[in-house]
Amino acid sequence: METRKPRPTGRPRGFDPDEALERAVLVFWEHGYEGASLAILTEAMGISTTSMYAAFGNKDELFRKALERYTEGPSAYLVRALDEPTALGVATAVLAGVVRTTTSPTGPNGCLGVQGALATGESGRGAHDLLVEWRDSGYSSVRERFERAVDDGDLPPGADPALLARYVTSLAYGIAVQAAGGVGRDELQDLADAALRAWPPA
Amino acid sequence: METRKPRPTGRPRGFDPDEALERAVLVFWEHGYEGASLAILTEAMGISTTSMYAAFGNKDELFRKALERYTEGPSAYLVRALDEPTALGVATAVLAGVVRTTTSPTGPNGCLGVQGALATGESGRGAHDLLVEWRDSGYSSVRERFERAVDDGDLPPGADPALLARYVTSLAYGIAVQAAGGVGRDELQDLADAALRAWPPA
DNA sequence: CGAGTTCTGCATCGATCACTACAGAACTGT
DNA sequence: ACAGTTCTGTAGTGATCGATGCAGAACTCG
Repeated sequence: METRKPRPTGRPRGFDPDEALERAVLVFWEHGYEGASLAILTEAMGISTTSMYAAFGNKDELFRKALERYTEGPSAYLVRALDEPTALGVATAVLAGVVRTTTSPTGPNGCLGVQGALATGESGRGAHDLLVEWRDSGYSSVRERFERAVDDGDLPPGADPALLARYVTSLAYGIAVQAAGGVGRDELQDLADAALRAWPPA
Repeated sequence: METRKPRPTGRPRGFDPDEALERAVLVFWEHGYEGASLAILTEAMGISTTSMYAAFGNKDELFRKALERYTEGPSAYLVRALDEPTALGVATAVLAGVVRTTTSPTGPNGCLGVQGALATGESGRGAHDLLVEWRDSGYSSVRERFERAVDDGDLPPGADPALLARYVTSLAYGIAVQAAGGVGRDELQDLADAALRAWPPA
């Protein structure tokens, strides 16, 4: 149970893998998988390519781990939003989280899960497919939450959870695209508010 | 006035620049600016790199011309939609056009203006900025159309044209992202229908 | 101390990147 | 036929891509 004494043999690491990974998240977030070269990645991480390969495997693995970190960090608003008591609360929290994260002054504009590898060449196919799964996972969790809302009577019996989830995720990804283009936070939040003023939309 | 007799001196071109450009559109559309290498571009265009540079300048210029062609071709639904008599008609036509184009069986999934260069490295900055302008131009034309709709009394006096345009474009870009991930045409069209069932949303 | 293990820095790998120099082919007008 | 012009194919350019080999540094254990 004593996690404070790993005591590994051999030369200890000269850097903090967690911090290096967070730097990598920012680079992938800003430049995308293909646009983030090993040179700028390792420079931002403060380590050599040798250390990066030893610690993370390769560029694909680094991206995969960066996406996990992104999901637990900047994108953690999603799982928190699912705990909202009502479907409208979930939708509101999701969109508010997207707006806040994609327009944060302390991070890159946009969403890593959208702009990280939306269209790529052959070398980026792994990252592309990974992000397709990531977005589909986000959609599915919202849809399942809305299914529960129908069961709970929170949403009317005729409501279509899949359609509603598609509505919320479409707005979310649309907001992310516009944020990537420099559209401001207030304007996007106004949009999110207006889009949910009539709920549910079907 | 006789445009049929250009009669240029020197060796004539061995390819059709229009057709080559359309092939380039498809490659940029599918792989994005950075993911579309000169090798696969010229292979798809059926010409050598020398001919490409002689005819189009460089990769940036080729992308710029490909985007123009895309705007006049697959994305021409936008300008047509602006001619619809009502704001709701405009919004409906825009979203229907996006759904159709981004899920066409005969072309790549998604939208070139979104996935062509959403996040790039240094070399893709030109393409990135160009697409930001392109999307902003699309937003602006919709907003101006909605301003006219307010003046015409088609939209209520209290309606916010900028907000409504942001709503439509966000849905459009969100649809494009989902289409890029393989979401089907029918599902996205259902979403578009539902999103416009309560109009205007504010 | 020395053996064993792991990490780091340097140099570099072949492949691919966007791009071009050059020579000859294919056309024009005279 | 000949000069002038333009396009095409070959064969590259230096730079950068992701990824490694290797020697030595830095640690633990005996």
